[in-house]
Amino acid sequence: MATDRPLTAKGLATRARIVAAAADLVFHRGAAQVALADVQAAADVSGSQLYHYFTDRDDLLRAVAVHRAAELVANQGPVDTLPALRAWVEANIALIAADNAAGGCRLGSLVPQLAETDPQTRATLSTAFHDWIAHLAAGLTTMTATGVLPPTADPHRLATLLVAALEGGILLAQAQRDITPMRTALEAALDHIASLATSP
Amino acid sequence: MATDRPLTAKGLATRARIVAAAADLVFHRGAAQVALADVQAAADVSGSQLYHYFTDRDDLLRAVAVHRAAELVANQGPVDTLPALRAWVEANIALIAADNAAGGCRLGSLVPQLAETDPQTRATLSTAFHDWIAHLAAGLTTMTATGVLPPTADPHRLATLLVAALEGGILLAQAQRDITPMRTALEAALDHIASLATSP
DNA sequence: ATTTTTCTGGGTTGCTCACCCCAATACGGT
DNA sequence: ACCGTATTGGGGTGAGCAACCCAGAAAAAT
Repeated sequence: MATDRPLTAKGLATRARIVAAAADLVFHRGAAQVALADVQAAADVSGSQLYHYFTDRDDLLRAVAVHRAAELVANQGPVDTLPALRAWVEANIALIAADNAAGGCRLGSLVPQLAETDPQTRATLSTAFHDWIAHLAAGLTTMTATGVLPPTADPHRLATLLVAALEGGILLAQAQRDITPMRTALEAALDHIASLATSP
Repeated sequence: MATDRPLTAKGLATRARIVAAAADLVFHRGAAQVALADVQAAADVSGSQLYHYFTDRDDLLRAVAVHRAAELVANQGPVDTLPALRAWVEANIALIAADNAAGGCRLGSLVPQLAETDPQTRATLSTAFHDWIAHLAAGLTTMTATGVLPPTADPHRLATLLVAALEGGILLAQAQRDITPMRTALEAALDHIASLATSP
């Protein structure tokens, strides 16, 4: 019976260790290839501990999605100038290139793997993407206010293009084990935004 | 022992029925949730028949990837004018919208599910995407030749943007069960291409 | 210091699954 | 019609897995 009470600091640390271990395994192998015994070994916990903190396998995978969404939020910086936007692109490319796109996107690759199985996980992912697009749109809105982009530019439209190009680019890179399609797609998206920019 | 000899027409039909059934189940449930017994039931074959045609589970999933890639090729029409490109976008949106994005992209969603498990399946998917981008790039190249797009336009860059926006858009739509992000991403990509067009 | 609560340890269970065996039937070629 | 090959049928096996049990140790509360 998974615990519903507030956890002590120690319990929180153990739980977090389990989620981090699971997230790492899911990233490297794909969710279907990760047995709970693998997570136990990686986190150095017993089966009882695992079930102390999580109701079942799906509960753990939900926690992985939450973990990845929280990671994304933690790594968000302001993206309210074109140089900041380019830096955002480069940081994402560098992150994926470090593994030669193996494992794909830590957040995005969870969608095809878990969305059809667990509505709660899908909801978590849905919210994460919604918020991510909103965050980028806020930055682009700032750029319309500062005159970098014209008032006719649609920040939400552009932010959606950026996130879609990013996720689609990562998926192509994962298939091809080559960062180039990700870079190409994002550069083309930046081309579009730059073409709308009002100052050189 | 799966058969390596040429199959009779009847054998080919049975094998195709199995692959189609598997592809359908993988699309609706995700690969990890599809047991071989499910495929057997859906294709109305026994376990022996399944192993007569396929070495093992991975062999069958490879065949699913090949099937999906072939489907994509069969559905390709020329995309060498802006109206044809818009029609391509609308057809893809309609296809995904028909299921409210459940199951995601029939081809693209296989990448996060299978690419880390089976190098052969990943190679199949890699080739499929490479060829798809090449096909779109060929159409865009025609547009530079006909003067629709300027000679400075890079067809491969634009084609990569289109496929990435499509796949990323579908992934967002799958998470959110809403076709809007897919449409938004693709429309923004079309905006960019239209902004390069030399004729009104 | 004692009691209560939380966390951890070390297994077991039985179900599901992928895979495989043996045999029968159907089909194609001569 | 007969023979060889291809296809199909009807199971069985055991490994791996998720889930769970019982009990003890550690930590927190009184």
